[in-house]
Amino acid sequence: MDTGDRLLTPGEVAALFRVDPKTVTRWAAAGRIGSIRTPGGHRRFRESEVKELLGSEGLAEEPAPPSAAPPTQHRPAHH
Amino acid sequence: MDTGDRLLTPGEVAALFRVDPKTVTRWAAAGRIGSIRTPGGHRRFRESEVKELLGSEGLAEEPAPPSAAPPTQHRPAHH
DNA sequence: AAGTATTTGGGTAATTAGGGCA
DNA sequence: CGTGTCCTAATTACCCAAATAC
Repeated sequence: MDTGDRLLTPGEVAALFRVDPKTVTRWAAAGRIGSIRTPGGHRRFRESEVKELLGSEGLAEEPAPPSAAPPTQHRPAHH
Repeated sequence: MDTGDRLLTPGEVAALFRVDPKTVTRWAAAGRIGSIRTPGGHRRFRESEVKELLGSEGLAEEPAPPSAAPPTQHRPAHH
């Protein structure tokens, strides 16, 4: 599998999280996300790590109680 | 395909539903709506999912529900 | 070498999270 | 039971100028 070892710029990561690039920089400064510095001082982030953090999509904070109506149930699709 | 993976902030979702951001947060906490958290702890919501909920997902809220099948399926009365 | 776009740094307002109460 | 409002603390967004990346 392609874990995605590409390096992403702060702008790329910011767009993925819907936050400001400055916020991504703060995450790196706070150690919440690994960062690589270019010789010039700019930060680069590993796509694999970013995807790990974003990997919380298919989840809900709490298991949504189906309330007796599971998703894969016969829907009242009356054509 | 682009399902619209844009992320919305709690305030955006709240404005769409005409509720307080706090209420949106509770929906996420209750698992009634999917949410992803930023490393900082803030929540982001998928625009596609929000639109699904807003667009009624192709279903219409029963305007005149027969008394035989109440649409408002509340939690299983575990009273 | 020159150009544009992005990132960096600091500082201040706005938003959000969490708990409790009405 | 769900929603709105109160509070404090934390996180995030936007302002600037200079430096870096391509």
